[in-house]
Amino acid sequence: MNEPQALTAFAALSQETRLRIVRLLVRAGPEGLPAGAIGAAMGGASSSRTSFHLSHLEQAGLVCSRREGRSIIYSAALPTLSGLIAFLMKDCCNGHPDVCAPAVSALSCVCEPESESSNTESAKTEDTHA
Amino acid sequence: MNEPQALTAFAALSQETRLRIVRLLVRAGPEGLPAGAIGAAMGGASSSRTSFHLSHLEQAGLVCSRREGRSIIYSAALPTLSGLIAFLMKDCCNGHPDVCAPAVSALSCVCEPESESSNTESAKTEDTHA
DNA sequence: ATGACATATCAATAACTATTGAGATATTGA
DNA sequence: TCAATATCTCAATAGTTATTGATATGTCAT
Repeated sequence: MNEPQALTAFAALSQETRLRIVRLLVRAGPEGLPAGAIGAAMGGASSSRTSFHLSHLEQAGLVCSRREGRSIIYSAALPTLSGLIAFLMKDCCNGHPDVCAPAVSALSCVCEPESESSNTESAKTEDTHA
Repeated sequence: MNEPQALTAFAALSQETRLRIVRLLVRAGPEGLPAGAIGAAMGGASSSRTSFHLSHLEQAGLVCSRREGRSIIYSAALPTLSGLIAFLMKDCCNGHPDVCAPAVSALSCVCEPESESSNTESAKTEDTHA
């Protein structure tokens, strides 16, 4: 992730419909959703509007698309999202981990909706997907 | 963090000068930097331009300011940054941690430029700063 | 109080972005 | 091939945002 990529990504996320689409796809998981379903979830947005925002998100590298029959399926690009975050927070303490550790540890909640054991080692660190 | 706050924050981060300011302040740590130094670091931006972007960032909750003599010192608001990230990535797996664990674990690098022990428990979880 | 310094505010202009509606492209089944 | 479905592209318009230069506010030392 470099600066122009990050700027494009943040611009993409700064629009209500697009932010909702990304969050919808993050929750939808790797299987993704067809464009039509996404537009329907956005309060029945027109096809041109949905397409405009989806292609904006794809150009920003925040979502991936694949054709499946007559539908085009979109899914969240998690590596871009984590790359974006890393770009923003890199060197947040510059040698003083105690300064930003609380901020960083607050992020571990994103993958555990309602867990009780706060063990961050709950998964093997294998890159099993894109 | 709610949706309007996130939209404002992402909009703030989608502008080159503002993104650079935030990253500069993230690296500068809690002590922060005076507005003049920030403008100078932005290639000698005019005071009105620097002020415009700084107040934009402050309204978005991404930076904090305090007066110190005749200078106004700005610093990064780490809790807002982590809140923003959590908002974006919340429920990224929706019950399947193995899906997003690689993405989440990629974020632990932000606080450890070149450490060898990957122990995330290296600090007491006390909120000792803003 | 005065002059110097640091930063914020204001008004005008220029540049960018989202929405709409019409039409084009691609896929499937009869 | 034809009709139906799903999505994309295009052009025009309206709304938003950044920059500039001038001016105002607040702070400090003399």
